[in-house]
Amino acid sequence: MDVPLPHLDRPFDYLVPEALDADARPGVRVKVRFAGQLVDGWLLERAESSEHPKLAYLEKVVSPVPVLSPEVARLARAVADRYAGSLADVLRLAVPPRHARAEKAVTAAEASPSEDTDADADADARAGGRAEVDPRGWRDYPAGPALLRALTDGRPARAVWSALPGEDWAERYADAVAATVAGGRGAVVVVADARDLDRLDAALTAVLGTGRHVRLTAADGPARRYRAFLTARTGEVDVVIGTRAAMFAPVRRLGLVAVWDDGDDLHAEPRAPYPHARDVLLTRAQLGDIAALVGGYARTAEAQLLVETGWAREVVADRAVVRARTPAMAPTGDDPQLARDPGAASARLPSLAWTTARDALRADLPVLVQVPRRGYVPSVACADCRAPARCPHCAGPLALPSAQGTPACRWCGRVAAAYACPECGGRRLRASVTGARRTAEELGRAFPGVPVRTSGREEVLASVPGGAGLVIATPGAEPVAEGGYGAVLLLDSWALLTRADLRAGEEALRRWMAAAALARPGTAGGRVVVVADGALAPVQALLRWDSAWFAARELAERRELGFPPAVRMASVTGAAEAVADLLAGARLPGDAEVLGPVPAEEGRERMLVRVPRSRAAAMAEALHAAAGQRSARKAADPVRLQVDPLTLF
DNA sequence: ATAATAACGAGA
DNA sequence: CTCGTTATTATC
Repeated sequence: MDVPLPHLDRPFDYLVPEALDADARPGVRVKVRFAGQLVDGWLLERAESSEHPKLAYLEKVVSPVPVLSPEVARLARAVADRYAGSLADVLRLAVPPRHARAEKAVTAAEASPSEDTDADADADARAGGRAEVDPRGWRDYPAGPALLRALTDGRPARAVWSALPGEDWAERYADAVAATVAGGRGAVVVVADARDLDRLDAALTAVLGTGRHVRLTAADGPARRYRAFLTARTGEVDVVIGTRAAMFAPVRRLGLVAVWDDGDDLHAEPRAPYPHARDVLLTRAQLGDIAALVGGYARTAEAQLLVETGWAREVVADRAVVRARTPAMAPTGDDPQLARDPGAASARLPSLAWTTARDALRADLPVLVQVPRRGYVPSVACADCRAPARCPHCAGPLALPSAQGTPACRWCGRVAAAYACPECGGRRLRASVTGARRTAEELGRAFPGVPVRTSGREEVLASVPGGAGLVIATPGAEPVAEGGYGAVLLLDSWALLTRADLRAGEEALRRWMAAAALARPGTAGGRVVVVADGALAPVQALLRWDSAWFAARELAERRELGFPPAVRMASVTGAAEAVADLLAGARLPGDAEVLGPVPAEEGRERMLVRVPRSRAAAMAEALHAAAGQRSARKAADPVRLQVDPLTLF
């Protein structure tokens, strides 16, 4: 029943009229009369009899296409249960809105040929016609070739992959998909954004050719999205790639689910019940004896947990290989040479960053500069004369960690406690924004005659040519450089590390590694400069290219503090009375802790519920039931339930 | 929204 | 004790 009320989150029985008997198959959308009005619903299964005394008739079958596959129906129920949500909410995410014209086009084209290709694929698989797939770059990882063999053999291997710097991850994912397809099974691959999707698409086309896979992403618009969904549902293709909209894609004989860069917060669905692509895919793997691949340059604490519990095996390169591939890395913070280096002063860059960039440009190599996202952390200016506030020490831009915080330098991290404006002597500061464009101008002036490109929110570059040039990019928008960058400067460490967030360190490392991975290896002249204190753990992990070490450290710390993923948490957000009401009615497991309240946006408050992982299901059930009680008595003010919320504070 | 069902209180 | 009215609750 497609109603969002938690207390109606269960199946209802209806009689099927003679006329609808043929079309009323499991998985079709239907309309039924419910409480006097017509509502949308899903036909989950046909049954001979019902417990219910007086049944109404099914009103209508919206379309005879059974868009909800049994596998996805089961998955959706499991996801709803995990996230304390309703099946209807999950199905809204899992099955895109119907587009009649797209449906007509696909079903017409589909009329006969699909059955043949299925038969062929099955025959291939049965005949043992499983062409071994060349492991190519997977040979750099000792467990890599075995992973591909497992995929071809149809075994449910589970891997957490830490990609080497410079790795063509899209090509590796294409190999993994090809190995799965060679074994007669299908695959679902989820990436964070359109740029990653384009890259994966190209790599898959190179390996599988055209017509074997389909892109599924909300950005393509309703018609194309529904069309892609149907191509997968009808079995015309058995490989689906996409952004998180693809995590529920129906794929026949699914053999592999994969996610790239699972630390990217775009993988978290912003609509109820807020499922995370990684966890949906892992649930899917768990339910169906399906292989799973979780990969990234950096490893999340969640992925580390999979490794430590033995659920998945890690696929990592030997240290010798890591050393050979890693660019030369150096931290720089304290910088006594700055004042005596006129070039550096003009660019307002720490001198190590400046000389590293200069050397790369002289060697006719491109330089990548990672700067904070515009508006991400506002820098500050004098409240009186509007002159930008500069660090008295290194002339870097100052920024305010919060409205009342002490300003600190974004480049060297020094706190400027007693700031006085050098122009007018003013002591009050106001927030302003220095974005990528401004940084680009400043750097362009420091290196005259060098082409400067920017890649950020408005325009994201996929790649840049190999010669000397400056590329200013915000995190996540770094273009790939032909042949790799000669130098990568990471200037946003202040903005990343001072965030009041559980994942600040992990997120900083993830972004740095994503940028550093685009540099040439040290042996080929690639250098990375991170403007941060080299003693900090995320900086250490970057310098050693060892995110597994950092993830283990992070997970240990979260165990200590009782934070996810070591425990399961849920947040309950809403008006104070509503939150209290819901929690009072929830029969939480005995060992549940209720924390809070913490103030949330405008007049609402937030409580956190914490349980050991073994009680996760019980907690979700209790919260869902309590929400049901509230909705049943039509409690007015809404309460938002979020299991594993992305941010805790 | 609306119909059933339970709960309640007044009058016979 | 019964009937009519009103709160409650389930909704095939």
